[in-house]
Amino acid sequence: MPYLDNRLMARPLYLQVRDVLVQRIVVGQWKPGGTLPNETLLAQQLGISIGTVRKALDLMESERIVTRRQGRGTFVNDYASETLFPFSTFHNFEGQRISGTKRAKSISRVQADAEEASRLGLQRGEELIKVERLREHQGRIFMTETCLLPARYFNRLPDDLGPYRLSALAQLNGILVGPADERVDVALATAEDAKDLDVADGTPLLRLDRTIFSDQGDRLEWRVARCALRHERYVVRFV
Amino acid sequence: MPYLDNRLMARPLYLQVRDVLVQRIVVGQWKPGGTLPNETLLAQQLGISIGTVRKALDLMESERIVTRRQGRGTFVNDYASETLFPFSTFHNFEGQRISGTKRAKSISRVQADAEEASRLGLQRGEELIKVERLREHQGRIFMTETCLLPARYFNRLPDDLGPYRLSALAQLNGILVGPADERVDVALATAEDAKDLDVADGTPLLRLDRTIFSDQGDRLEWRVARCALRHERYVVRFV
DNA sequence: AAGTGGTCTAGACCACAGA
DNA sequence: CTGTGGTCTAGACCACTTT
Repeated sequence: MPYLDNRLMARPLYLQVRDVLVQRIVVGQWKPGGTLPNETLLAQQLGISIGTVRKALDLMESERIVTRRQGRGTFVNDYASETLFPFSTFHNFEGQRISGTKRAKSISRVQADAEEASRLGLQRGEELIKVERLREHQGRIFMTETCLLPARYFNRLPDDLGPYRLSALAQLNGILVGPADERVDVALATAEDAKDLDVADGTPLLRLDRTIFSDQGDRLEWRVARCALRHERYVVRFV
Repeated sequence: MPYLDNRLMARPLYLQVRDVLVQRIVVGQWKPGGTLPNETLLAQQLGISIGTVRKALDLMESERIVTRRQGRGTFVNDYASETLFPFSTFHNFEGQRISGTKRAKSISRVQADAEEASRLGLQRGEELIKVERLREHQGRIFMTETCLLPARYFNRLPDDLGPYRLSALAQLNGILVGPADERVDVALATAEDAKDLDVADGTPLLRLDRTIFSDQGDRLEWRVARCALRHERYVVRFV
């Protein structure tokens, strides 16, 4: 039995099963958008009960790794497609979530300074990918953002990094995106912000300072965004 | 069988069980902080399998209605105690959630104007309880808030409404708090804000415009807060 | 009709907490 | 030692989707 440890005191079986299945997705055995084998087959292959497989799959669905549909099957979520909005908080006035279209202003590689290293949990001087970009909605730019990603995690890059989504980029590199936290406060527009966002210099903007973690707890991205909300709303939903 | 409908095509049994158990909590058969009967007993009393009871209780735990502890029992969450922070987004710089201490500035009863009625889904002129209060942390006031509650839902009021928490107030009135949403943007300090928060007139503040719903979808509270963050951070956590 | 995930059952055994 | 929730099993049957 190469995978599972059924001894007493071991980590619960369904968690081990979850890890095995996630690993198979990460290495590409089951691809984004594709289907997993059905529950009965998985249970037979793993030599365990179907109820335990279900518990692992339920967990994976709650982690937004797969989607299960009665009568159809269990599908690997595809974060490159536009249907999933993992960390989007922007809504239009009708209450629908929006992502906006992203456009790169600059893409470069830099060495982490003290603050950047600290925020990303790296050594000073480590290589970072720096993406500055603008986000627009209904034809107007409402947000500027500066994204920093540790280069070590992202060896495979898409042709155009500008509009890319972190969750898709992670999926491309066999990384599972975990939680994120975002600090929200007010900042005054710099001259550059003012130009990009078409507001007066010194206008108070909503500043979003976000860190995204992997499922292992590694910090994958530090992003600072500044927003001049026009047709958009920043909405937090508590459940 | 007064409670459960076991026919084909019926609503799933575990959801019916959830509703029955929630109802018993709401009417006070099991009180906040108290324990529910154990799983085996519940299953016997309801004439169903223990697995179905577990599924209902798992759901209720994810809804933050009960807390389950291995070896001890299943407990009704007590929202009047200070251990639960249902909708708190404020953190100190060490990353711990804080609630701050609340102090009432004024408590009154008003008739809903057009906007208030619209935001709370009521008829214009309906009676509202209006609470204006201040929140402080580390000895400094960092937030002013104006809360509006439809009087119809809150017949029972505690002695001192000022520092009360909505979730506790709802529990007192047999209402189950559901989701909430909060719009975040920037507003400039009015003269009154400036005085309360000890900032200059016109200082840009973080404005939090929150609506809290019941589990039935009724709107229980509309609150608008203005924050001058000093030792506090507004943090949104995505999971 | 065949195949999928969803519900429900009945029971065994384990880990944890408290008397 | 007893009682609690947590895990795991084996199987039946249901509802939904596609062939």
